[in-house]
Amino acid sequence: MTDSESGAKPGADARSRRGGKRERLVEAAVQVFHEQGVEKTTLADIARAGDVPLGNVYYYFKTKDHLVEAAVDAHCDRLTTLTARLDTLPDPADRLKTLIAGWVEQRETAARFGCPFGTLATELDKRDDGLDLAAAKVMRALLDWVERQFTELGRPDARALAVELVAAYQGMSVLTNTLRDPGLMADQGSRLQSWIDGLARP
Amino acid sequence: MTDSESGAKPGADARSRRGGKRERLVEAAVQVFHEQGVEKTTLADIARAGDVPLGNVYYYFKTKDHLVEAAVDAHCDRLTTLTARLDTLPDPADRLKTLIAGWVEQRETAARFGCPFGTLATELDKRDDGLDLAAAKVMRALLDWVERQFTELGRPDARALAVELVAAYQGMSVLTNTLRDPGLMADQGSRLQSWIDGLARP
Amino acid sequence: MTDSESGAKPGADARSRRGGKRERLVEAAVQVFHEQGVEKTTLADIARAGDVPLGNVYYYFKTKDHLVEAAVDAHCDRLTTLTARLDTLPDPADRLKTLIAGWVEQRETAARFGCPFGTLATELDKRDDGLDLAAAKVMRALLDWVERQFTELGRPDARALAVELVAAYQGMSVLTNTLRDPGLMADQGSRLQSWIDGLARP
Amino acid sequence: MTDSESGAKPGADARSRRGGKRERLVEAAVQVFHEQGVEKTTLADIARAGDVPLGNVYYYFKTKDHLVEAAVDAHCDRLTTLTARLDTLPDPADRLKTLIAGWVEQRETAARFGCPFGTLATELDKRDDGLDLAAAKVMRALLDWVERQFTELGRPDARALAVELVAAYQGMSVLTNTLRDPGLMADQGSRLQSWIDGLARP
DNA sequence: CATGAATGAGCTTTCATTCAT
DNA sequence: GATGAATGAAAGCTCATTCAT
Repeated sequence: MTDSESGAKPGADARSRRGGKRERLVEAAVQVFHEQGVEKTTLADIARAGDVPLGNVYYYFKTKDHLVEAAVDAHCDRLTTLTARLDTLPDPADRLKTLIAGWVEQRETAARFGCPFGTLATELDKRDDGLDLAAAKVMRALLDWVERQFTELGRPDARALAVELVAAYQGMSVLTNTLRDPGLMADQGSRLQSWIDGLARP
Repeated sequence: MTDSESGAKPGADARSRRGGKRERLVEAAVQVFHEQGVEKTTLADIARAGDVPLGNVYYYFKTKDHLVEAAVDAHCDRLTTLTARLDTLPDPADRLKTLIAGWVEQRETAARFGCPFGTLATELDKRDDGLDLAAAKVMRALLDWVERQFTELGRPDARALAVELVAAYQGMSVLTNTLRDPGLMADQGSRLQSWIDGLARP
Repeated sequence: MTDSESGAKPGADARSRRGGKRERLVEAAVQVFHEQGVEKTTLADIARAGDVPLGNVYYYFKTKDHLVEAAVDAHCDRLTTLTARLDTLPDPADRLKTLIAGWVEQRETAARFGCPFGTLATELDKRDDGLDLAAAKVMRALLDWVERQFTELGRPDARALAVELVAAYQGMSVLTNTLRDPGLMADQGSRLQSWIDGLARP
Repeated sequence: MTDSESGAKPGADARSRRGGKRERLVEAAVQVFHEQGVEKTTLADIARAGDVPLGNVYYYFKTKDHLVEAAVDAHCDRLTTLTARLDTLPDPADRLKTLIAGWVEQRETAARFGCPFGTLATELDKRDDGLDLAAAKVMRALLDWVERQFTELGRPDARALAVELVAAYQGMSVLTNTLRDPGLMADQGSRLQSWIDGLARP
């Protein structure tokens, strides 16, 4: 749904060429990687989830790692789409609180599988082959955007606050996931929103 | 360092009976799992790291999962040892700050491989076979101990504070790891210690 | 010989598509299981006998047990083919005597490896996993067909006679095999044929 | 129970030296081989069943095959004991009918695991290493004894009748086992006893 | 472009057998 | 003699990747 808006824009046919198999594969990869982890996921799993014949996968992705890379890129795109939408809000504090609200909304999924991107990054960080850097890029993009909001709020310690917020989210995702308790994420989400309020109107 | 003290105590030979192969295997498993992740690690990797012939591993652990379980138990033991040592400090606030100091000390390792237990838990959480529950038990043990410290500090919201602290640690571990930046953990560690101070002497 | 007739019919290419590897594997499995027993037979043995790369076996059969099942099914098919051919004979007594003649013909093989199906069933019967039931199905199919012949001969005790005949065959197969004496099967075959004659024209 | 009588005889201590571990192992082997088959049975299985430490097995049996041989010998001893007891009966026909009665008595076991010796022989017959010959020896001993009874009954075709009887038993064991139907063995047992009667008093 | 089939390297696991004490 | 531990060869199975059509 998030990506369906692009249907109106020019260039969409380039993205959907070949029946959108590539897109289906990437979407499938993102989801299956989230649910099973990269290592436990076979290309056959992804092919099945994307309803693409196994042999055909290699037409779009030369290796499994290329699919992983594409999944990371997809997370990057999702983030870009999300922040673009948040940027339409006039108040930086509102943007941040809406960001948090989105996290809380997905607490059930987080309780079962963790943060879609955080767990992927954690898995890729064991590596040393460039895929870890790709993950870093996305994480930095998120930090940068959050930092910008704090800057707009007039905070000189914007970067530190950004780190604090994103770390809090990643951390509560880990706890929510490990304890299988979505309520934990709701509680911490509320706390973070109050914290934003406190920072915005001192 | 942690284990080397036992060399002076009697009873160490019980731990090292028959060359302590079991212990060596568990230690090796903990380390290699941390560095490579569970899925990417082969039993041959662990056997090599523990200097035990591959075929012999199965004398001690019937399956790979049993080794994973043993690794989780080892994390549990480490935690118990750590909190026992911290409990010798008179002031709960000092205990918590020393706990944080320990985390910060390991920031180089965290930058490269993440939190030894957090990344393991994150990987096991993709499962649904009991190993995820074992991880939860350890995480809860940490939360319980931290909660107790806040309770001793007279905080009625001790549980929420415990969750906040542990989540902050897990989150900053993820960021430190993904960004490969140990400084991040040092900064956040200082922040958390000040935060403890603020809570202890209001 | 049995299958070579299909060469003349259309539709044979469906059976032999892609070199008929699956068929070759099943045939190989039936034979090697007969000669070595299921447990002593490795998948590599079957792959070699069927001239199929070991790794490729798993494209056709997910586990060794699936191959065993396919072998049992093949025995079922063989039985169906055999009885269909016998059914073209007008006299039930002739059908039974021809059946027996077929057994006697294979006495050399029986002396070396026992009854191809009986020894398989005996091995599977140690199990409790459904493969034993598959064997029972085939045995019952044979009993049913024999019973039908006795019924056509007007015998009210057709089932008991069927059991007697099939048991006699299985038993003489065991003795022939254990004593490595094909003559034993020839003698008992003659006896059974006379016995049929005595039942048919009293 | 069958073997316990030997306790009164001299020479029993030779048999029970070393705490009877050897005997326990052989007994265990006979039973476990019967229930699981030779190939599926590990030495650890037998050691456990005989309550003997695994490492100790090799003091009594140099290889697994030696244990198999001992199991075959045990079957031979059982047969000798059994026929000796039957020989105390005055009438050869009674001896044979009592033999059959014994088979029928064990029909529940036969339904689950087949004839204890027949299934063992069938498995060993796939081999070509001397163990198959050992099995043949036992089978021949049974045939010889049965033949002697028919000879005593004045039958000139005693050998053929012996083969017929033993084959009938082996065959009905296979069917009883495969169909998991003990009733089948009871029925066929009755038939054989009537058959004996018919042969004895013509 | 598409795809079922093929391939081989590598992994987990089992087990008969041996060894040190 | 007795025994827990050790060992290595081999088995079953998985899967990323390639190929022929």
